[in-house]
Amino acid sequence: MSEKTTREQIVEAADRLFYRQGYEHTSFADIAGVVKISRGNFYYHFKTKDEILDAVIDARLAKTRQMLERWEIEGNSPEDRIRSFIHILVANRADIKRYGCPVGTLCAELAKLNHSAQGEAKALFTLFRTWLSRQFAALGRKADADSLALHLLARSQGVATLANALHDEKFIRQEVEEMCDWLRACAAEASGRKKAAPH
Amino acid sequence: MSEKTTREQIVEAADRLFYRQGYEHTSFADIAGVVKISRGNFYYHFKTKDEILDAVIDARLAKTRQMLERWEIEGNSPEDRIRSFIHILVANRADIKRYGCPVGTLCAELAKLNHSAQGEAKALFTLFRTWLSRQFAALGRKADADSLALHLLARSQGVATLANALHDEKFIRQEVEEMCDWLRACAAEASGRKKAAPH
DNA sequence: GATCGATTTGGACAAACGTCCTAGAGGGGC
DNA sequence: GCCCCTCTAGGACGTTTGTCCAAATCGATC
Repeated sequence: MSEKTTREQIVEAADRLFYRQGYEHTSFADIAGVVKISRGNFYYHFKTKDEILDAVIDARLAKTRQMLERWEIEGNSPEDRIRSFIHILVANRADIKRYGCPVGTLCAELAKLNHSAQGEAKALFTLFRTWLSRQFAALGRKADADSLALHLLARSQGVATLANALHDEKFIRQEVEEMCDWLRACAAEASGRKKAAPH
Repeated sequence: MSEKTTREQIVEAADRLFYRQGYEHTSFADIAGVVKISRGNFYYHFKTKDEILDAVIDARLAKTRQMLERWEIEGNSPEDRIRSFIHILVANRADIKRYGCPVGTLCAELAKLNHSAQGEAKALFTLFRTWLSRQFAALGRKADADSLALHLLARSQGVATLANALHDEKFIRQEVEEMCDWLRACAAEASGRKKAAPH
């Protein structure tokens, strides 16, 4: 245990706390309490709270990139890969019910704070967007790939927001099923087009 | 001008500020600055900040009820009424782009704060949910009316969250169009069922 | 064991926060 | 003129916040 550097521990604890309590509502004291260091020690590793936020977002970006690469390798077809994305809603349903989507709620909070890190947070969405877009293109929907990606992203966000607000896990399953149906229809339509208009 | 009571002015200013800056990030001083009263005067009208939040949510509930009643009267068909709901996304697109959905972002923030007013905020969603559910039932989709209502709510939330995060208004129009298509298909399916299995 | 850089500590600091109290202004009824 | 009630002003309070600093500790190197 605790082979990690103090800096890594701080970022890790901040990541979790920012997700559960929000960025503004999390204080240095909160993080220090988890990592078990003195409050003054922060200044050595991070000059400001914003720097911690930057580090947290960077960590999330890296983690997300890893996850997308894994899906890229593990998925046998574009449809399978997109399904991997849809299913994180189910896999994380307990957390989503309690704290919402980590990406969506962070972006929403930073927008209200008019925070300078909005752009970096937005990049988290962009990561998913371009990845999904590529998958839809590979699925045979090159023309509207980006629209489909955004559509799926929006639906996921909606499901997370509502599951969180209504404290309802069952709703997630229900909507995920519908999204999978929609994905199948997407793929079917694509292969249909290919038959109708080859070359 | 300024025929409103101080209390009403406070609630009104707080409502706007909570929406734009978030609840926690809005201070008594902020509200006092807008209403132009002394900070100490708050204590006469509201004992705590939570009381202001309650008043703001109550005001939003009343306003929402009014709006739903208006739609009920103005809309000629259930489909028209549901379309009214979908179109608030377009009507408020500028605010949504900057601050997100007033209901969704409030619920998300209160969830992170683990605030006691989560239930009241959730009631805002429930208002829309039951109203939409009733409309879908009137449309001939009695069996899955609540599911359809939740689905539409979720999609609206997703559109708002993404439009806010990506600072993209055009995306709203695009998704609204798709939602209207979906609504038409819903209505068509309902009338189709009626034909196929009357009585 | 002395030296030096890296790391950690505990506390100082001003500012901002929500809360609370006292004094008094304003206006209608006696 | 006086009283009473509603409303407001201004500031005190204790806490918490992010930031910052000086001193102490640790560990490797010579």
